[in-house]
Amino acid sequence: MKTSQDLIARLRSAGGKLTPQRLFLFRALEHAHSHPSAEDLYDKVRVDLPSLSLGTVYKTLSELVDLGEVQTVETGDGRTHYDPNTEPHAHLHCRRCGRLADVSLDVVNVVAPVEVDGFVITGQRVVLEGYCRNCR
Amino acid sequence: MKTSQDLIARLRSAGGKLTPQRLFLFRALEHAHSHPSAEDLYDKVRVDLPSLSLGTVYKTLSELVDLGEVQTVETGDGRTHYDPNTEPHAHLHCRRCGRLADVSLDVVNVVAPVEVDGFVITGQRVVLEGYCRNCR
DNA sequence: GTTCTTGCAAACAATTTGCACAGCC
DNA sequence: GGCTGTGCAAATTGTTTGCAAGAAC
Repeated sequence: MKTSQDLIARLRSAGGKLTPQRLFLFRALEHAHSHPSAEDLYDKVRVDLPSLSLGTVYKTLSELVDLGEVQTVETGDGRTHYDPNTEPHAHLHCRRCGRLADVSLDVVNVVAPVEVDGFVITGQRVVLEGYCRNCR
Repeated sequence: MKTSQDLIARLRSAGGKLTPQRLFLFRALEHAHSHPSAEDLYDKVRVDLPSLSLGTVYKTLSELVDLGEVQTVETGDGRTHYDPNTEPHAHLHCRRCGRLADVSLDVVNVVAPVEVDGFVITGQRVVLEGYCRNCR
């Protein structure tokens, strides 16, 4: 899990400026155990920094993704969720309440349906990112 | 991989009607080795059935997903891709050209970066679908 | 004939973009 | 002071929805 200090260091090394908006966003991400959407973070930070705009949230998140400091998670609910945990891992996604939880990759190879810690797995959505033979 | 016959049978058993639009879409899906988006399928079928509307494509795909005959794949490119292969498996996604390919789940547990069949894996996006303790 | 499906167009929602102004370094 | 980042609002894009007309059974 990336700390806000990690994010600040990486931002600086990439030549970026540390603004209050970014600092608050980094802290919000650091303490996010759920996997917040852009709007979740916007709401969270606006409590302390009411002038924050949603556009800035999107721009900051997109930078962190480009820097490899944050991972995106798609659940099919129409919005993108952001995960400051960049270690290889999987996500449990509840089709009913939408909750997202981290889980070890070990779980992926078992044949569904199976139960993990009370969670009934009915399917998997796995995308390995990288570069194909022509593009690398 | 589901054949168009499978899809027709499933549609009937669910009380649906077999229209030309659906038949053409089923066939297009059956022969899709790539993982088409709604618009890809729309373009493909319109060659034979020019009156087809994009709304119908979305409605049909959404039904097939509900029936469990088709799986969705999110790549982060902003559109949803559809996969008639409902066996547990993973996808290789090229970050540069966007191409999607099926691959065995065995690959998931290896630690990135690793090379599979010429494809360099730099990260993974894994979501296990199901129901949490409270919702099942 | 009844019911489900289609096509069309408008509505929606998440995200992106352009630009003038503000604020970090 | 230069140059990047911010806020705002408009634009964009993929997808959904509502409804009258059409087709399957």
